[in-house]
Amino acid sequence: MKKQKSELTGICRLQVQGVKDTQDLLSGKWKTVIIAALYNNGKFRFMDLGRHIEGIAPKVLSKELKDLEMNQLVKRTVMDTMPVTVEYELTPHGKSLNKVVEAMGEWGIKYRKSILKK
Amino acid sequence: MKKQKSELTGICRLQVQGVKDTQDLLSGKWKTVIIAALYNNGKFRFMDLGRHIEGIAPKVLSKELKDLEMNQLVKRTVMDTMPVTVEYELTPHGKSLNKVVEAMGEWGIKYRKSILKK
DNA sequence: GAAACTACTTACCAATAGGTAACAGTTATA
DNA sequence: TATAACTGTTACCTATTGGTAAGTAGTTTC
Repeated sequence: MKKQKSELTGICRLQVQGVKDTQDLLSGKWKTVIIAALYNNGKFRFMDLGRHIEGIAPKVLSKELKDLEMNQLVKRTVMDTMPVTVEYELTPHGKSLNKVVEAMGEWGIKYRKSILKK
Repeated sequence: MKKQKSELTGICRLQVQGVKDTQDLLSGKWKTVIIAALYNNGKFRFMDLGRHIEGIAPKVLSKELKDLEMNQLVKRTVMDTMPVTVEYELTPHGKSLNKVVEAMGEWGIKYRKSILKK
């Protein structure tokens, strides 16, 4: 599409850009769900997280966690236990997504209720 | 992954499920951005929306708008003008995503600032 | 010594998302 | 008359996403 004048104010553009940035970081089917699970639980080991999020394959979980770690939203800690366990938790940066998680969670719950009514 | 006991409370599960539901409805690269643009602007004609959202192709915009319309988040109105123009706007249901849009926008703005500092 | 649990990885495959470019049908404008 | 603007559609292609199934490697339990 050709560029042309836009009547939007700078503040609006900023918010739209913000949404886009957030969206890009949380791309894919699972990242927000993983973050929500960690947000609720604090910590999770790999397998527990995988069991908690129904339908996710280890390969996918592993890849998503790596992405989130790369963007410093999730911290990975290898525990000094036998056998080795690994803990995943949100970084402060990841925790700062609380409003996003809460808003999405709340909206989804209401949405589901409104569907069931019909 | 095999199912096993989960120690999470029902409320947590509910929130995670809510996030998942919302995520599924807003899947893809563009839906949240489109909603944010409509949320800020109120109404948009097809081309204006396409021009406002940098990088989106008409085909993709068309498809995303249809998806959103199908889920009753966006309303499409053909105007009685010559040549025909079409207006897109959020439905009340779409507007109820305000907290999600605001949280994502705000977080993205902060995120961008924190990147620039480094 | 075999099975099971930990945390993944690897190979393979299919569906989808998303992009480009061109075109269609209508109407107004120069 | 031809050009441009409106709202899309169509054909085509590629990269990514996400899924299955199996395997790897270390440790512990039966």
